[in-house]
Amino acid sequence: MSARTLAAPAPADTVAAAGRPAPFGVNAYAVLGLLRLGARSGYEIKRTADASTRFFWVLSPPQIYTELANLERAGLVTGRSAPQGGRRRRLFELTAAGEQALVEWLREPVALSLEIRDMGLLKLFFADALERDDVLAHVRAIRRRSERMLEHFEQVIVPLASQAAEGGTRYPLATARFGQELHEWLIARAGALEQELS
Amino acid sequence: MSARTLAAPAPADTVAAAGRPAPFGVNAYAVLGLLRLGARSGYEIKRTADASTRFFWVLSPPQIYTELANLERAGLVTGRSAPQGGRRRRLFELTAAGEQALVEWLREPVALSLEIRDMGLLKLFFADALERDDVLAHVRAIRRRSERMLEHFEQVIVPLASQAAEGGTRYPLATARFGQELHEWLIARAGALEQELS
DNA sequence: TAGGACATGTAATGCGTTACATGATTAT
DNA sequence: ATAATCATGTAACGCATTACATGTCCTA
Repeated sequence: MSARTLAAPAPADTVAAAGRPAPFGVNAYAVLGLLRLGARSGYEIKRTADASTRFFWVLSPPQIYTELANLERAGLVTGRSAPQGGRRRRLFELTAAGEQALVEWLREPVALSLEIRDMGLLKLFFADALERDDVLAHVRAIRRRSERMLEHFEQVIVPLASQAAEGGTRYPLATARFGQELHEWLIARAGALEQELS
Repeated sequence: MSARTLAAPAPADTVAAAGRPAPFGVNAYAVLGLLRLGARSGYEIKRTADASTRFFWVLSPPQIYTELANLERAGLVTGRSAPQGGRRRRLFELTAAGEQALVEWLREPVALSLEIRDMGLLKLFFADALERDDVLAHVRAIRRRSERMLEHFEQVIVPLASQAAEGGTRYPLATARFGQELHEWLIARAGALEQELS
């Protein structure tokens, strides 16, 4: 197969911004949103994100603290010092402007970026360099990966989101179910591929 | 809802490396694999990637050229100058060591990373801050995004991969079908969510 | 009473993207 | 003959991750 065999005539653009150039990146709004759901310190934001948004939007601590600083400078959040014992700590909350900025961003009908980085599919793509048995083992690994994820969704993510739903915050649960079912689908799809290969 | 409501007791690790520390990142192997499939210059690698791997593994030009330089220094590829007119150009091919490194990496049973960055699900997660109609509009936008992607898969990606399959390179097609059906599932799932909300 | 896990945050580094540059080819 | 697009590549910048630092609480 030559490179041209796989080369597209006109590569399509998946993502394009619209409207005025957003002053903040998506991470800033993720932080705003998590604050709105009740997280107060950078660490609480990290904990909350790890148990929810992390599976479709990664936020690492340095990003969180960077965004908090930016947002504070811009007046979208206010922070106050609230040390515990000798350990410094800062608690933040949304300002009215912050709440408004979040809602505006949520409603903004901008193209929704979707990026997937999947080592499983990448290796599958190159699997012509392998023996059939190695390919099978690999597809099984893809399936097991989603099986582990599904377990985590069922035992941790969905229960926590259910609790939130009882308090009236419903969409974390809708999102968690979406993720859960996605992995159910991935398991089934990988299983089908295993069948084909057998 | 407090932050604790959503916070997990013990955040699970999705990705862990095993075995010796890999001397190259995944991008390097992606470049090796694309060279093996027939791409010769950095630009051809870019073209091929844009029409295939890009939907589950993004590779931008600077990454490609960086990796080519690394791989050449390590002896996994060899490059020769092949200018066209006054325009410089370098053509690369795998060395035996490069072919071997690629196959070893493909067989290596290391944890398969999977990262998703989905603005659609992120906004859905925060949708409690919105009116029902705005949420509906947003879910529709998620569905339409996958509808556009599906169209691209059907009209471009799958046909190109089919051509490659006729030449005996089968797994790009398996991968493309996987991606295609993923978007079919996403369309259905988003549609179901729209129903729920109506 | 010391070792580990929790809580909170930052510095340094490196990976990736945006924007640019330059020559060739095609269209009008 | 000029603009647009294709082809090829690089420099500069910024975002993100890895690794670290520091204090506190629990527990054996």
